[in-house]
Amino acid sequence: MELGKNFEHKEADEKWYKHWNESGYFKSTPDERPPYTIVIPPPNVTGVLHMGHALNNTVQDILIRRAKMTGYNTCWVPGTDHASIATEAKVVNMLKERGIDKNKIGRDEFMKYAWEWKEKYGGIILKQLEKLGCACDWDRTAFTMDEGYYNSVIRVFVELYEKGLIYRGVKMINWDPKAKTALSDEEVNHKQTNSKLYYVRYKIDGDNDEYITIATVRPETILGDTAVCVHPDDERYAHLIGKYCFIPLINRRVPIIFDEYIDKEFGTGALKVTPAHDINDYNLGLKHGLPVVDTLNDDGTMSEAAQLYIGQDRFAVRKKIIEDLKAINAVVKEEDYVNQVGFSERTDVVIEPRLSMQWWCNMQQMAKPAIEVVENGGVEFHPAKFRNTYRHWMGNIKDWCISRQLWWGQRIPAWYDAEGGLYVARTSEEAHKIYNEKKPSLADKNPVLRQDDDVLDTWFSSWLWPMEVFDWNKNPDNKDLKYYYPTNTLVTAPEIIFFWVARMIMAGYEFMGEKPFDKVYFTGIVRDKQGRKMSKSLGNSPDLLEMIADQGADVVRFSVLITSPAGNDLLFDDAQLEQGRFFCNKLWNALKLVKGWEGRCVDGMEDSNVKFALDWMDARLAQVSQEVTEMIKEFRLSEGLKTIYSLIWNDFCSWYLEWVKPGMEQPVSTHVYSRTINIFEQLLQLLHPYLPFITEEIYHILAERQTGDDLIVKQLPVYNTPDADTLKGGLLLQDIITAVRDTRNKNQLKPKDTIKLWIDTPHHSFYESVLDILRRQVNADTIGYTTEARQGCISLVVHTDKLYIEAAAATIDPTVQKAQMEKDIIYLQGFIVSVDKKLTNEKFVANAKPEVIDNERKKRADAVAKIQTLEESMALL
RNA sequence: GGGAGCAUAGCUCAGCUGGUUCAGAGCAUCUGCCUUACAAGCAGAGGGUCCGCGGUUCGAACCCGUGUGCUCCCA
Repeated sequence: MELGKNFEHKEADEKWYKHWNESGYFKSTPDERPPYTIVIPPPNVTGVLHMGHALNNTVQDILIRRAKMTGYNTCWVPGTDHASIATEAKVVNMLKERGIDKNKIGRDEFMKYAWEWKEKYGGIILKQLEKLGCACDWDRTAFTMDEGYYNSVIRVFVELYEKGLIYRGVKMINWDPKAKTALSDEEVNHKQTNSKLYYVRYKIDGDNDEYITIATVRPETILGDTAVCVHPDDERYAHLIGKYCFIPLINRRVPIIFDEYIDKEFGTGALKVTPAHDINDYNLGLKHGLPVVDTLNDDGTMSEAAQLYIGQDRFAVRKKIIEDLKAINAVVKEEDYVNQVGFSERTDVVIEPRLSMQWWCNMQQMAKPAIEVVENGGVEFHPAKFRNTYRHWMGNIKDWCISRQLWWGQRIPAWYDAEGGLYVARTSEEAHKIYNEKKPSLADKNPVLRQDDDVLDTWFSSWLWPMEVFDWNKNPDNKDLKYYYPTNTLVTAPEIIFFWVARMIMAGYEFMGEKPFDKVYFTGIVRDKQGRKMSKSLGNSPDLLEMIADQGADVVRFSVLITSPAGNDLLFDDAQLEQGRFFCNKLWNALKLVKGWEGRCVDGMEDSNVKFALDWMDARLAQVSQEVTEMIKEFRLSEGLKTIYSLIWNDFCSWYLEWVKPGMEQPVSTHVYSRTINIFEQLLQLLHPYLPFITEEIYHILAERQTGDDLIVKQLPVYNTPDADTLKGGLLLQDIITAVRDTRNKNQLKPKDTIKLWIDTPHHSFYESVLDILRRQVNADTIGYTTEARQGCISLVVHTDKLYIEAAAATIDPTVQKAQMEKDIIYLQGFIVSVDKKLTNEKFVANAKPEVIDNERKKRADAVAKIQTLEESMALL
């Protein structure tokens, strides 16, 4: 077969993905093997694949493929999330472009458009995961708004309501005036913002012209003030007990109240109290029985209750009211002020704290087993540092605001009668039934029950993901759920530890009585090379699909992983693509070399001259394979890749292949050839989870394969403990080769100049086994042994063996050699001093472990021997 | 304000239970090579106050304290 100059990723990517998929390798059904299960963190239906997904899904794919090759029945469940608020915003926009107003078409019509939108765009991101090579079981693709899933969410709501954990109530919530919905605390981002602090004076109700001055960054809320509060110990205001003051512009008469909550040092020590628009003010209001004046409409404009600026936006009013206050001389001063302002996670508008009737979920009970299981390691967090974050949040968990004033999502299963009665049930019929039982006298009158207009927070559905993708609600005893749940590993971003991870654990215990997964691996955040988080708004994220099309999925996977130490952020730079591309090229060239031997094989050919190379490579494979197993177990995937990379590039290509390589046009023994193919296959197996496409391609080029003999399902061999002497011999051989080459370089010997090499050593049998390899590697025409110094040669010492290079072309400079040897001796003498310090120290000998002491003695003996050898060589110069 | 983390080669980072796998990798740099699969390569080399200070220890990049600088999370 004629091999191309390069690996052609375009054809290979497509060919192998199709082959794996059609061969059913991605599918999973319960069997006698142990399961290895991952549920995908469902991407948003509005989403496009970005670098974060590339990292996250590559990690999952590596874990799945590795498990596939080590005896597990692997199941990776893909799917998408309906993303209530984000999707609704997209659909509203789409309608707006078509000139359609959401509120005019009504709920049912809107939902039709939303589903249409979801059908059109919802699958795109999953298709993109295929491009990356993800080995997902596509038959199990789930969606959080599917009928069955919808029902499970409704059931969970009703059950929690019946348990008293869900309730309806008026509280201060985070209001997003753009999306016109409440948000949970987790959906609010606090950002440092440059604001102005305005000092405004309120006239005291009394005969004289006295004022009290407050400080505020939100002067528009003055219209909602219902008190001014000062500290009871504040002497400046002590005389105001029992007095009232007037809110400027509207002249509302409000009391001056006293409370220890006030910080005397802040501003003027006098606080305006706006119970409708600040959580602390609200609590103060409750305590002191203050009225609540809600001055905002749901779109962020001023309401009727504000009396002024009605219908104008809060930020426009902030400017205007200051002008108007200045006009009446009520503004004392203004200063620059840096404060934290809440922004909506989704729409990025400034959040308004607002009193609102919402549905709440009490989390405290549910948190208990979830805290416990992470504490005792029943659910492992990797990296473990996230346990602290988790513990802290869970320990202070607040009630969760679960209702959203949106249409796209699971509609809250609560119905109201004309009298304001509330009925929570799975269906309208059931709600009517409850009504009839409660109000039998009214049952005959065909009462109209109106369903709650709001939907549930998206996370109120996705917290059921690990169980509901296996059809928990409808069929709780099904064999899939029993087999795959709890799942093995969740791979996700640290930023959703509260949104999702914590809540999944709680839901798992609440509804299944069992944790949802054994391990959580938090990946890092993908940043650009300046360290900025990659985001759409910054425009610093490369186009991933274009990159895959351009470079191939393997190269992209390589580059996001190679730079991604376990759980740390990674700085992504296009330049890293090069390393991956070069590596694929290296693999391809190794393939070309080995395949080139196929036609030159000779049976029964003498090959004892390279036996050492074969044994050594086997030992290295066994050694590195065990290292990689440990690394993957500990989620050190990046290190695993580096280790395999180095095994292939250095050990296999740079050493092994050079050691067994036949001369030009020379034959190769069939045995060496087949062992080499076998070694190559094992390397491909190790690498496959990282670079699935090129490895599968090369595996099939290396040899004819029967149907079903594919790398993706080929089980990794179990390795014996590698032979320590062989490994040590390999290192010695490499050191000798490197030392000779270095000496050649330093003596201006050209690569083509041949040498004669003389070795003074007691280790003849080792040298015999590597003689031919050594000869070719240092371009020696002969190698001989000697027991004395060779005159006119360049001498060098490797470990404790003396080597002499005889070269016609060399310009030998004994002083250079002597200087080098002297340097080595001085270093070694210093080394011995440091070792002696330890060995003559009684406390060291008494306290250190015996193997440490033995090791020190050995270090010393080696150094002494080496000095002796060096001195002998030097004496002869 | 509360919490977590980071600081090691020019750059990005490994370094696990304190002790030759302890000062490492990749990239970058320098030298020599169009050598038979690979110049997208090969063969070599140089490069470090392990952030500062103090402590524990026979022994510290590693443990403790402290200072400085940076990052993130929560309120």
